[in-house]
Amino acid sequence: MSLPHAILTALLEKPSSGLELTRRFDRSIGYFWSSTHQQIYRELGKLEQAGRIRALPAAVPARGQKKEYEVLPAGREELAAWVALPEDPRPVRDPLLLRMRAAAVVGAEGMDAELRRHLTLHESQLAEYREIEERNFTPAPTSDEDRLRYLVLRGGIDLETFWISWLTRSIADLDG
Amino acid sequence: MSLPHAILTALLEKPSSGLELTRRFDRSIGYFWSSTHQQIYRELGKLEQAGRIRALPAAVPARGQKKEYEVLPAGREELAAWVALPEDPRPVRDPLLLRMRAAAVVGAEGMDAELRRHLTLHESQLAEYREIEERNFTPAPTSDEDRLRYLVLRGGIDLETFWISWLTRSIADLDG
DNA sequence: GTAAGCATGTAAATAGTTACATGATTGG
DNA sequence: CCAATCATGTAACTATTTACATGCTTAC
Repeated sequence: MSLPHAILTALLEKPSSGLELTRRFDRSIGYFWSSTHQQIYRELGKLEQAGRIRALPAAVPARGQKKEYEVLPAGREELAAWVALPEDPRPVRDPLLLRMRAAAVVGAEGMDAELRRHLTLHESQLAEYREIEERNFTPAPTSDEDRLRYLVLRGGIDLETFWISWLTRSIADLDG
Repeated sequence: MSLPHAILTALLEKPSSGLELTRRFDRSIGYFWSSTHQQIYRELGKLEQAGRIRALPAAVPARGQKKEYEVLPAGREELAAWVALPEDPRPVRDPLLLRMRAAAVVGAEGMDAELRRHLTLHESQLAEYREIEERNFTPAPTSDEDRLRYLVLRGGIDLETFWISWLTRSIADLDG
């Protein structure tokens, strides 16, 4: 049940319309909790009905018309409660690792090219994170808020670094 | 659409009943594609109906009776085709990183304890992987199949190592 | 006035989770 | 016989994805 909380977080950072949220999910928040516009619109509807957010008065409630939302106190409380809740790490579900394991049984035809392809994808994702780091967290942040945000970004950087080094090792290993 | 392929892989490694598969998903295959027995039974039914697997003749088709499955040629072909197919990495969806980002907005109450809790979880998962490494891949494997399986396990080891180092850094950073 | 793109949505299908139901086997 | 455990399954719900529908705004 993380999507509503991802949306609340994004809206607290800045009130937005559905499409703006979708854009931001493609960039920042979505790096750690991805979503599509369909899911977002549906969830916005539910959150509004539950009294956690509301449409800004200016907005005309018509189709095709932009509609901006802001978080209500109940929404902020809900989010704070969720943050304090313990939650175990999700079990891993990774198609590439699974395919490699399947390849051990039916043959690794094409694996090498696929690993190289993933390598470039992860390299470009890492470059994107590095740019954000340069732009927003250099020099190192001092406020508590920004230190937390920087740690999240470090998570992304370290995760991509893990993939790059694992892929590099695997490619070398299969070549040899 | 990875679950059926995870099941085909597991059944090729060793024909099994639904419950045996469930057990194996709790240990080996499930480290990279987790699942529950409900999903597994449902998927076994579909795979059987699609002619990719079949129940071993010995099995009585009654409730409460053990029913073993083996993979048919069509199932092996299906799996080989899937392995050769390109598939992009999944977008990340991690509740802990998301909660940390939310904490930047509503306050990091309780974050420290939660990070420490995750640290011990990841440490124990790493220890489990290390045991498997010791047991099955020491000395280093020489066959192609086992080299692939070892790379998959290395993926798990490196992933846990990433989490441990990120969590350790984050805990230190929030303390300071 | 019409095409391109902005903006919000609906519908249907698939995937995954949670809770419960039912029968078989074995040890006391 | 009764409890525990093995074993298979159903039902209902929630989450996610994919495909499509509709109205508005702006630039030509």
